[in-house]
Amino acid sequence: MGIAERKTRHKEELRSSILTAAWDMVLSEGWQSLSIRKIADAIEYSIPVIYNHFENKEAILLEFSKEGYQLLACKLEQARATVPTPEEQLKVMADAYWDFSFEHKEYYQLMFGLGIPACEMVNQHEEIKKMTHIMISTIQQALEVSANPGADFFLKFHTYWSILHGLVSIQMIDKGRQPDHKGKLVLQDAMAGFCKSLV
Amino acid sequence: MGIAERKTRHKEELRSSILTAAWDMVLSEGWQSLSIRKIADAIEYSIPVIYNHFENKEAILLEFSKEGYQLLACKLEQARATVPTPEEQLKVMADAYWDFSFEHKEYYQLMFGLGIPACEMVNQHEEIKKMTHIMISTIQQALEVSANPGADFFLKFHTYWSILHGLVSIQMIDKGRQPDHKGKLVLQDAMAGFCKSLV
DNA sequence: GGATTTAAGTTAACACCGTTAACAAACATA
DNA sequence: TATGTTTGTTAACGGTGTTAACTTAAATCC
Repeated sequence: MGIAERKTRHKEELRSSILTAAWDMVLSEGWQSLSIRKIADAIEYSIPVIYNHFENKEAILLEFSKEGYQLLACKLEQARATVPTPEEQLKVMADAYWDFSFEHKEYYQLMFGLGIPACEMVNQHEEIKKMTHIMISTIQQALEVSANPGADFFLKFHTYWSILHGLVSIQMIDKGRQPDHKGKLVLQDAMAGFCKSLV
Repeated sequence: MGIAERKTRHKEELRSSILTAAWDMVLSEGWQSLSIRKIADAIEYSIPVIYNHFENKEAILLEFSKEGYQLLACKLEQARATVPTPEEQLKVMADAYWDFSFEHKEYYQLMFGLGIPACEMVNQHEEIKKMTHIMISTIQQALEVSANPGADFFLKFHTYWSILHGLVSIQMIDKGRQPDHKGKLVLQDAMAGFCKSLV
């Protein structure tokens, strides 16, 4: 009785073909021009089929948003694993955050672009909690090995993330698409300053 | 011969009524639901009239974006005028930036929301240059009175703005609409750290 | 194996959207 | 008063997200 299996497999294939078709369109034409109709056209099915897999267009965006947070969390963890001390980890994670933003600009826009619906429900993501947890725990470790075990590490995390996000965003707004070669130096400088303020 | 005057006056009234109608809609329903048709309905004219005053919808958004930068520049200058030293000025300007962002969230979303067309042409704005000039000149003065006259003040400005923008954005993404009461403390803490790094 | 129920997929429509060409009416000028 | 210009309208084009109603295909049951 492999019938049910075949059906669910087909359904999953259809779902993922929707996502890959949508992602291709985003990469080639940006978020603005992503449309249900074009997706339906690309996967060679009629429009309402898409609504069997996603409640609405926003749900598709939300799916990509989750993917983005997952990928970012992955990159951060990979970076952290390359160096032993929390302070060094904060630095390489900052580099990884920067690289992610410009290598996956489309994800970044969706995840952090104000006004795009996906950021409204960011607090319900499990994915974003996983990502922030990586930052938070590293900060916590950094504070524990320093002389400040009682410091509010959540506030420190907030600052850490904010500096990162601010540098990346302003770079994107200011310089457009291409990251300035000085940008990463500024980032590393700012990170060094932050780490100094931790101890 | 006040005929021409009456005409241009009427035209300006129409233009500003378009903008105020649009702004009312943005305040009550957000950027997403702003539409040319609703504006036309609100000002009780037919749709094409709007295209006599603005080339397209994007031009209207750009207009608001300019307004936003002008208002922000104004707030920054007002704040700067309240204290004498550049270091103090950087602090009160940071507070003003924070306050502006949450008091005029709609402006902020339009000005700095990634993916919204207005941020694409941000470099052509005269208004944004005026705003950044206020920050840059204050940083420059701060560096001149310190022992670092040769430091690259443009990079320092970049860091200053980035920290500000990052703290505000993460606050908006993280906490949603209402600014956390701890947020401003984090901001002031980060600003203190930045100022320390200047000297 | 044939009838019946269930799932999958399609057509066609609704209600919007930005934009523009073609036209009508009001008006200032000659 | 006739002419030309400005001002505003109607109506359409092509696009969007979404959904109700229908058809067709498949799986189950007797």
